[in-house]
Amino acid sequence: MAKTTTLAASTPSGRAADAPAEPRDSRRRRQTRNRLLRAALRLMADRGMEGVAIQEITEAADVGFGTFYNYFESKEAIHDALVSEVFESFGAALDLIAERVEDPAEVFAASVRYTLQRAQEEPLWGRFLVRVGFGPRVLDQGLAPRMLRDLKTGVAAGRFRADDLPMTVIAVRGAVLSAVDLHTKLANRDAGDRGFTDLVAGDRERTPERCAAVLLGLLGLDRDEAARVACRPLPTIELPPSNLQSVPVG
Amino acid sequence: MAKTTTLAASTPSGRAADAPAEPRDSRRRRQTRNRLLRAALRLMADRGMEGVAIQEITEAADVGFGTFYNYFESKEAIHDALVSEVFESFGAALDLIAERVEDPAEVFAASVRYTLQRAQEEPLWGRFLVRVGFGPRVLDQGLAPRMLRDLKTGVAAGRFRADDLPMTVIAVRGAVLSAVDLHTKLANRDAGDRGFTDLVAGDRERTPERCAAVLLGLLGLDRDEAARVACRPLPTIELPPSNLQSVPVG
DNA sequence: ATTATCTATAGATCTATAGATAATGC
DNA sequence: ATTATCTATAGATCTATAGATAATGC
Repeated sequence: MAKTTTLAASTPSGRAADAPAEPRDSRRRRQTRNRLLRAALRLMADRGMEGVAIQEITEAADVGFGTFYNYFESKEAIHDALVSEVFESFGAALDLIAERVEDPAEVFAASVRYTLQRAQEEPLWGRFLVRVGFGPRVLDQGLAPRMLRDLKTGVAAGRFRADDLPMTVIAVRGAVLSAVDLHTKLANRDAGDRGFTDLVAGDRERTPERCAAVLLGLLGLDRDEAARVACRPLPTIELPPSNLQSVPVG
Repeated sequence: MAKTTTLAASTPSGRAADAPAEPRDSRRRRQTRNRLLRAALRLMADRGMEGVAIQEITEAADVGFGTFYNYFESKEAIHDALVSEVFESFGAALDLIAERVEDPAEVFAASVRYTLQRAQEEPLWGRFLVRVGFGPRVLDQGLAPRMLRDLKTGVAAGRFRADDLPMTVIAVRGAVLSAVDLHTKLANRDAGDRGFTDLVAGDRERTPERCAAVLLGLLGLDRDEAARVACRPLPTIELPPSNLQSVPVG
């Protein structure tokens, strides 16, 4: 009986016309999930997974406590989901850069600069990245393989000189994380860590380019060339909106 | 009245003869504190400060629960104490190296190699170092200022070429932490992170020297010179025994 | 006598679930 | 009718302390 009514009433008029016709209900569901993810990011970026209670997350998300378990099995589960979201959108961005730009050295520089700029625009993203950057599995699943690939391309093209490629990747990974750490601390005007940060803060605006230039030097470019490549205009890349950013109104 | 008795009874006979005359009681006290510190290091290196319960620490230290509060006010307090111990002994080691070695490039290489070797010998020390390496205050209080000083020396001596010294320090700090992370993962034959780690594991024994060589390249030494300096024999340094190592028997 | 240690426990916090309520789709 | 959400709560865990016991120094 129920089946026949469903059949008769399907495809109402005003729906297929314009929007992708996402059922109102599932959109709501997705939004609640994103609220939880964003709240978790905000809290865990500062205090780490262990330092945050599920209760805090639901309160920050302004959602009933039990609702949490409609979306995630545990604190580990939501943390894993965060890691996935962060790495996926990050990886997608770097892939876009690699597509758009010809010169391998410029691809590398743009990737570094993109990372640092984004860390400045979204400090929570940056803090979280630093926090999980040395966690388990990141070497295989994260950005290291991608970077290894990009560096190989550069070496093959005669653009980079690197005697020890794997170790170079390790070094670059750490250097970038270290710069992200510094950058987010500068952005926050963080308590402590004056003295030193003030040294770098000379032209804080330039830290992405400065970092890129230093690392291009590591890859064998000479000083002037490195400085030049690090300042080329960045390609504009269009990312699909992240689940982790505030929802645009409208 | 109390004062006079103290004066009369001081300096008993059998004590000043041989040993440093540490009262048996205070030695015991020191040992208990070290047991707690070592247990905390073991647990917190893996799971971080928040992920460990005081109860676990006292159980691992084989000490009554309440005893904890005779030594530390809170979990934060024992964590802070750990950070101090780690940084102090680390800093002392690097200072010794800087004293013993003439060539600034060699000082730098030896410091990097020492760090990685120690991380391999004491994986807990290494994991903990990685964990706090991007924490608050480390830039001012930690090793960054020392490294900045060493690099300046090298630049002044014409041994290093670095256009952007602060950013170079940031990069080197991250690269070393990244290598320590890799190194401890290799040592543990950690779950996950194969694939990539296997790449580096080619000659895992050499990671300290390989890391030093790559970073000497970053500092402007040419390839052959870097490889040569990174392999010079290390100075032998004698450290005061750490509170964090297992107590030698006898 | 003094001091460190242990055991026991009160109170707080946190997780996971069950059952009630509200919102949506048909 | 179905599904998401909320409130309430039981049980587990954890912290901090109080009071009892053991060990040391004089």
